[in-house]
Amino acid sequence: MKKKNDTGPAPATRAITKEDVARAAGVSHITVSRVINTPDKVAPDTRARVEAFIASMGYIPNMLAGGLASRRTRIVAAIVPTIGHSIFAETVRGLSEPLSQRGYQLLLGQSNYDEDAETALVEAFIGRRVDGVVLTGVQHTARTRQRLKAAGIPVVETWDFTREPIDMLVGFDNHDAGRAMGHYLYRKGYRRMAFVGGDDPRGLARHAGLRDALLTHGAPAPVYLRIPMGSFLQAGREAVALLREQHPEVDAVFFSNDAIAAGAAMECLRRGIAVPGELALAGFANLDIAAAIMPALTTVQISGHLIGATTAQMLLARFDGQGVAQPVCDLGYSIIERDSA
Amino acid sequence: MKKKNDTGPAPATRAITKEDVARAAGVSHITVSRVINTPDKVAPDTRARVEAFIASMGYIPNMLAGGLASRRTRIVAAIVPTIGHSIFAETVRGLSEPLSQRGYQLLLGQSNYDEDAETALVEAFIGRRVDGVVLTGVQHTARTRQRLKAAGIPVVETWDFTREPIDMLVGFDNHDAGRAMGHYLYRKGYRRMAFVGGDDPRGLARHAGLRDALLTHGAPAPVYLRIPMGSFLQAGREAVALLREQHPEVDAVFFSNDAIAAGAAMECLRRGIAVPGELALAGFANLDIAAAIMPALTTVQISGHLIGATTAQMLLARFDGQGVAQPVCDLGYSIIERDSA
DNA sequence: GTGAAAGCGCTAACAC
DNA sequence: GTGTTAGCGCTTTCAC
Repeated sequence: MKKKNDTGPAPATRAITKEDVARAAGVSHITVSRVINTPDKVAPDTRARVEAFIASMGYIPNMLAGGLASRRTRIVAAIVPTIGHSIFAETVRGLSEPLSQRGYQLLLGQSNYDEDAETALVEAFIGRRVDGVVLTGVQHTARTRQRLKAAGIPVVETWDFTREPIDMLVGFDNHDAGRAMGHYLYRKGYRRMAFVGGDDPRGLARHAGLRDALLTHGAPAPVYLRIPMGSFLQAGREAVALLREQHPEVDAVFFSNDAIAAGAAMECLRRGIAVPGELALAGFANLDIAAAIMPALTTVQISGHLIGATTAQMLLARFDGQGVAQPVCDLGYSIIERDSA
Repeated sequence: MKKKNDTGPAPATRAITKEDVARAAGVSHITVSRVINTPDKVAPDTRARVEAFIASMGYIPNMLAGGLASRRTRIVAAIVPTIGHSIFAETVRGLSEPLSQRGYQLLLGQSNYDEDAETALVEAFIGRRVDGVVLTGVQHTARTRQRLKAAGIPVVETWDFTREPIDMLVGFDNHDAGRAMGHYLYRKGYRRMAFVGGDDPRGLARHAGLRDALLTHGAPAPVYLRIPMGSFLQAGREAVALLREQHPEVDAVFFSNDAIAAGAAMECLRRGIAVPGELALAGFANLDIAAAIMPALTTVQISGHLIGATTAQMLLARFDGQGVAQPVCDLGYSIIERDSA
């Protein structure tokens, strides 16, 4: 059955329009439009008849034309540093569900932790006249901010905190969270710490927070081990190797996320390094793996899913023309103590 | 700085149009259009002048209007069972990158393993006149197939195999892959096997393949343990508990994916169950965690990323009006032998 | 409750 | 190389 040199499905005969349905039902196209958009403004019997034709003719309204005329596309665009991370995936899910339930679709973009790539995506999305834009983080190019403001689209920044968002914000303070973990580890008796993470703004903030906490206590600043933003598990394993070799004095490590920490835990197991006895491990985000792995990971709890869900609610409220009481929503964080530190 | 009862950014003064730019540059709007779409058909100096105005005025073309007129939206829609799984996330990434490089954007939908939800998404996407649709799996409602065919849009089914795709296909045979693992485990000496997975069509096919292989050898059919499609790690841990209790005779388990298998491996470690000595574990998909965990997981290698990338290439070829030589692409699979089975 | 007219901002086809 | 004309399919506003 394999077709050779296929050129595609039959070139669809012109798609059915409101006009076609209207003609068949003996009404004007505007009535068809009303049946779809404001059914209660149409007489029950006309409505039933039109609906029957819509179904039987398989009519699907052209939202492109609708969007052009109404200036509302019912599309929300989201930009994440990378698809394919449990971390942001949960946020995307939390965003997608309430949105799709209300007839909105999600246009997804990936910035690869690159601000210029983000700007390009923002421009593309504005060109598509999306109804709202969701950004990861609070650090963006001047051009991104300016384009977004000029477009006048609702914007939600996520996963971080600032007092001066572009528009709305749903997140938590990464610096504070890092500091809290620093205090926790210090209280637990650890003195020579390391931080392992990428150099994205939020990871950097967590590191700075940890450092602040340690300096407050008069402890030495943490060793900073920068890893590439790729395979986190692998990076965690390599981090342990490197740390043992170059910084054997380190007694506790704070990882920028649980995936890296989990990789490290696996490597410790492999090498017979006692956790937390010889080396304490702390993660971030409270991903599934943090609780499942052995030893269970002490980590910073935040809710990626809730960030997405809250963002969706704010956006939806805006779309409905309601004011958003709290345009800046700090979801906070908390430390979950488990076995690894 | 927190604003109370915010009603949003300033209502943008009417967006700039091609007409505005054209007036400023002293040309007609069609010339502006050419500068953007077919720059080489415009005289170098007019072009430079127009480009300068585009930049200085911050003009962003309205792709909604463009799409309506040209009947090409440069949007590809993809439906995955769930966002937030390393498994499909890689496919989405593989899809997104080449597409976005060519100016296409990705509209993402989540079916939650529900065929009717998939149909609803397909209809919404057709309404948005997307240029292409990517589906997960080959099992769809009659209505999905019919809508898609009527729309005449390029469609790619993924992650499974059939000789009669809706249009194009990029995947592998789940049944064959399951059978291959069955033969492998049998050769390794295991006789009382179990399969742990959800009841999605692809998982079911892997199970059926395993079963076929075992029956061929005259071995007993595998115990089938159905788990919910949620937290895979957790499900894997529970599966081990349940298996030890209710099916202590089982000596090898084939999991529908590596995340479940990894959860099981963690639980074995916790309980002191020797892997593979007491219980052998085999996964599916060769996710990062399969190689990182201890013991390293024997698994079936397939490439989620390649599925996405290949799909993008096929779609792009179609968009360019080229025929696709091989509308059905079987990417195959292979067994990776590691330590767990 | 229903319809007619006017556009939304752009591209395709054809002129010059 | 550049401009003109005619839609793309829908919603909005205003009549009836």
